[in-house]
Amino acid sequence: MRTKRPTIDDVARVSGVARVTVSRVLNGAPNVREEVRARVMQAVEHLDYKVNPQARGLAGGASRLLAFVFASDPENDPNSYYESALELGALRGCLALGYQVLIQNVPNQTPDCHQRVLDLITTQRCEGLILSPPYSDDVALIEAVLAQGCKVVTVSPGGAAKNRFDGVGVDDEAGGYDLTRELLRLGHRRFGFIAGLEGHLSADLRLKGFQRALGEQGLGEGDYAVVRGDFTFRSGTHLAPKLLDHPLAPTALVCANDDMAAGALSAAHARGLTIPRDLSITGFDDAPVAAIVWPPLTTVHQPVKILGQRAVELLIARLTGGDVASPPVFQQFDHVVVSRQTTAPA
Amino acid sequence: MRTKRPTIDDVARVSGVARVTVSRVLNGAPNVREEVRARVMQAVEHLDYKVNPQARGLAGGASRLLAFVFASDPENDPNSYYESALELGALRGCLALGYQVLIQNVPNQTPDCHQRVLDLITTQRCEGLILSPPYSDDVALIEAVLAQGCKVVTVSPGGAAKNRFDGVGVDDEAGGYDLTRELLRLGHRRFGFIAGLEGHLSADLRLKGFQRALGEQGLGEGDYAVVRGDFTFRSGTHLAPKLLDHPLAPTALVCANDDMAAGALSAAHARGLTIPRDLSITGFDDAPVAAIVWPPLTTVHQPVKILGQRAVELLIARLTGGDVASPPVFQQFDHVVVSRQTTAPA
DNA sequence: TTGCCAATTGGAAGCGCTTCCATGGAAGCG
DNA sequence: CGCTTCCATGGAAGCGCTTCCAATTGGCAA
Repeated sequence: MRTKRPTIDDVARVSGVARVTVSRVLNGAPNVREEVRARVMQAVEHLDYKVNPQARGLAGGASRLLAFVFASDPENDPNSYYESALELGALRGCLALGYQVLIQNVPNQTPDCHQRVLDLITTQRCEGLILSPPYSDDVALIEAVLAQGCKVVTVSPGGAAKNRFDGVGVDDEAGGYDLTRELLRLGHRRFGFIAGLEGHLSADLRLKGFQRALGEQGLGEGDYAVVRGDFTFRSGTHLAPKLLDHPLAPTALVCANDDMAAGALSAAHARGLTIPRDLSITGFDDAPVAAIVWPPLTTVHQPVKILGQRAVELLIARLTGGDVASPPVFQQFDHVVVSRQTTAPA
Repeated sequence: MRTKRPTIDDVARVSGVARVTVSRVLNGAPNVREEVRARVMQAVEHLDYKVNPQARGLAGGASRLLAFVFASDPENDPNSYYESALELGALRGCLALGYQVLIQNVPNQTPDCHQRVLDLITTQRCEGLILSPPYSDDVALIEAVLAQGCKVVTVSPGGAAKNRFDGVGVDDEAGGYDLTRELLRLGHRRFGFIAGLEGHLSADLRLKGFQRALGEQGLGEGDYAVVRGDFTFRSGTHLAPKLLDHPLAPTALVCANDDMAAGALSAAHARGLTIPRDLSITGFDDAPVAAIVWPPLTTVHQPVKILGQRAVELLIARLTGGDVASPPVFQQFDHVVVSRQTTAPA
């Protein structure tokens, strides 16, 4: 059975100091003699003492608990690379810093989703939230969270939130632009675009970048068709045919993420098209699936795992640093266009 | 800023009862008049009171915290469907039951991995652990955890652990058997088998089932070749050529999971083979990738998300139920052979 | 020497909850 | 009617920690 764990008082007794002093040592507080500090640490070692996070949280109000909030529908989407990778990064970021992160799946579009996020603060006593799209663009939600005294870092915000709150991400607009330039260079002039879900503003920036690149070549509304998917493989398979049947007869399909591009690829296969000879297809994210499909997908790489890790680090810095009111920081990472084998001259 | 949350004493004052009575109501204890219970609940509602889990944990020793332990190397494997799906199921299972689950990535093969798992109990005060392979087969670890008074549910144990501890999973041996029967029915007589990592006993059971099916047809050691991968797409791409170059010249490649099968498929494409005309390939798990690759993969479906959810439910039942010493339960779910388009007559 | 300040340490209070034990009243029984 | 038993409730203690404030020391300027 569980034997009783040593407490801070045991450590105090063994090392011959007061409980407060042990607490100071444990929390790295100043004004403790080096000799005493060493003695306490030795006792900690010897007793295999671990602080009780519950007690610490109760006394100090610091739960050292973060939450990573993502929106996938738990029924349909058991494996979005984007969220898994963010999560893994966040987990890794926490490891070294003594924080824990609660993974929270809060389906979007439900009337109580704001409340469920806010409940994380009151119910679980989370001190900081990492919000992935589309929550990272939900200014009202973010302000409500901040009003509770809980810190926030957004991942891939696309709209107003990008300038107003701490965040991490890549330049999605530039990513879309760079990728499209490549397609234009290959001679494509008629495009289909499979956009992402409404409200995912960073994904819409990819479309914006696409449009800017076209505009520079004198192409406009009449030269491309847009449909909206939900980031899943399935939606790619459904939507690609619509684009291919469009009177425009696009020679390239640009997709807001890799899963939909993989779906489009599959739909193209099913029609007997040879990729990239008959049609170019591009994705975004550089998820594992991009390398798995045949032929491997041309896409835009973004360092998703790093994003998750950096988000945690930023959050903890806000929590522990004294700079409570310093201006928000959006940390931007580089993207890279990865040309694989789904793109060829028109 | 964060306004002070109401405490149990506030609720007690508003509802005109003692603090203990509120505690009883909150915990569903017996011996409270219905009228009083209603009055307390009304005060809770009115004040928007939420129990402070830190305080509850400190006082009662119940953290209501579980941990889901998985082994992937965080550097290489950002997106194993199997673990993501288990996790999602576990998250969902917790939602309704008022528990929280900490996701813990503990790389296997490191000397301190046992200690890191045990630290979850002492450091985080987890009351129960969900162990996925290969930890679910690590009898020494499981016994050490149980010795600390922490409950365990294993996911897909394959060896001795299956009979000795609570667990969930499918009959992997039968899955391998059923799938192989199908291949034999199609006339295949020479096989390559891409097995999983050492120590993942449930994956080895798939090989056992494969061997049993062969044995029934009078086939044996001379009729198949086995290589070991690490469950990744990449390992499938590396290992498939070895099997294809084997003097046996197998007509079917059986893989211990879908990712490796997808890798094998990709390697086969790269050789110019037409699947399934020139070679049959099968996977296991029915991960999304099985439907994404071209042609879609014949595989064995197992309800991974349900496994995760059920694991949590079993764990919480152990934790809250009085049947502390009742015999271990292995809950087995049905598998289904899903015949898609990577299998054809030899 | 005296006074003052910084550095170091400890005592005490209390975070918000549960558990143990005591209390008073209603109900059951011979 | 006096006894035990059960139910409903409350008082008090205390879980293990941090924070506030007081006490003690030594160093250094006046």
